[in-house]
Amino acid sequence: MATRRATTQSAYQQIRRAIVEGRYRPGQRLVEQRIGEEFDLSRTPVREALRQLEAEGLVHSEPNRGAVVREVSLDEISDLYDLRARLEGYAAELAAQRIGPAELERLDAGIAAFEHALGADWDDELDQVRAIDDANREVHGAVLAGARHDRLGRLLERTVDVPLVFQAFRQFDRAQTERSHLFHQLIRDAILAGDGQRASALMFEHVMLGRDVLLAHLEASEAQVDELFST
Amino acid sequence: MATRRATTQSAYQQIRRAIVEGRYRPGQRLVEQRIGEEFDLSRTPVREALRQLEAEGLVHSEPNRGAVVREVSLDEISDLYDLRARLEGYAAELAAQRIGPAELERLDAGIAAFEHALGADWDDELDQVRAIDDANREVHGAVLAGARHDRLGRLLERTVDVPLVFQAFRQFDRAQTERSHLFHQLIRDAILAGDGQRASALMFEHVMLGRDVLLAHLEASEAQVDELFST
DNA sequence: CATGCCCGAATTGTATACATTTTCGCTCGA
DNA sequence: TCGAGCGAAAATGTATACAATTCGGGCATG
Repeated sequence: MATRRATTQSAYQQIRRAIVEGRYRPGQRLVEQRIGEEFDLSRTPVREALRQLEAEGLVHSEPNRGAVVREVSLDEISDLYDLRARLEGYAAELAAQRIGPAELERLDAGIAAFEHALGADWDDELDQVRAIDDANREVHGAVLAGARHDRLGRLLERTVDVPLVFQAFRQFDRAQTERSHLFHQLIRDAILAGDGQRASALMFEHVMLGRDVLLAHLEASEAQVDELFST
Repeated sequence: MATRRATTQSAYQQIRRAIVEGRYRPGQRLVEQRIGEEFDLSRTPVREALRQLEAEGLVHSEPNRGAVVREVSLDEISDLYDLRARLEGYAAELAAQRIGPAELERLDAGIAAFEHALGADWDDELDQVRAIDDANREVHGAVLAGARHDRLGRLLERTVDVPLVFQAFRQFDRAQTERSHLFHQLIRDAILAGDGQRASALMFEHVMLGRDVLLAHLEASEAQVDELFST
């Protein structure tokens, strides 16, 4: 990732994390000046970071009225996961044909990290969720890299990758997380075997299972979306 | 589309058009100051426009080294069309289930405009290409709107929609353009009939046919990509 | 003559000042 | 009491000034 000069990049990462982890809630206004003071920056880099986040769809902004954290409805979540399932399925299919040793190694490392995060004894549960989320990102990132399709990779990393994944892991119980781990391994094996069909189908299913869990939680609690963030 | 205040938006549109139509060639540096003078703006809106274009993938930029028009290899073009075919196929599938009367009307209007652009007698061939490109955009945009999937729409409109489509129409002969027109109508009928399967397959094929024509031209002339732009 | 270093011009990154627009409370009048 | 209109405060949009970085050319040196 093109690390711009430190300030813009730091603004970007901090704002992003705050949104993804739910500290900035959906609908909340993001005032440039205020955020700048919070991170001790001028408005310029904050502004640029907000524009980046807008391009990624995490933030919505209107002409002279500034940026707000984007709100997502249940239907949109459902649609979004459908889309992710297709795109990542396609990525897995390509990876089965194109992956190289470096990306395979990264994939295995991600899987190992996931297992480690799952097993270790954590003081702070939020830290565990972060570790699992990071490892998960690494696994999916490795598949994307293996697909060797620049544009697809950027779409998935920077546009479809919403806060939802992180929030989803909060909702996952242990069994569900272990099931994710299993799917990661199956996907790895299919890719290693060069079987694009199976890799694609497994990835599709893997994402859709995540969708089901998340939606079930949301519907069961009759929650508005931002209910998710109130934990 | 969120029209920001005039200057940024105008910088964005002018730079974009210059890239899409090939006046700014792949690999060319885009110096903020110079462009600002060209359009009589300060660097600020130019800078913002460039960042937007970077997010869309039309421009590539590195940390302290500025922006250049992105270069695209033959393989990437092929991959890109594959991706577009899948995404637009999916959009057509959704549209068959979700489209409403307003979008259908827009679709028909786009098809009519395409036919008109194809038939009229043009002084300037470039104007005809522009008219055809606009009508084509309208048709595909209507399908996207009918899919009622915000994120998908934005991906296709703002991220995968590269200069290639415009360049492709330059390469099309009359028969190929008429074939596109035919497919537009078939897709419309399938959507109207609510047949997602067929709509999806037709759209997939439609995009892939465009890919084939473009790639055939490129390979036949043993061209580098920017050969396209030298006309 | 080749090579490496240093300096300066060009360009990007960041901060700040100014202009324009929006927001929101308040007064005034029906 | 309620609503329209006004105006000040706040926030965004744009311009400009300043800092840091990159890149290339010239000069010294081996």
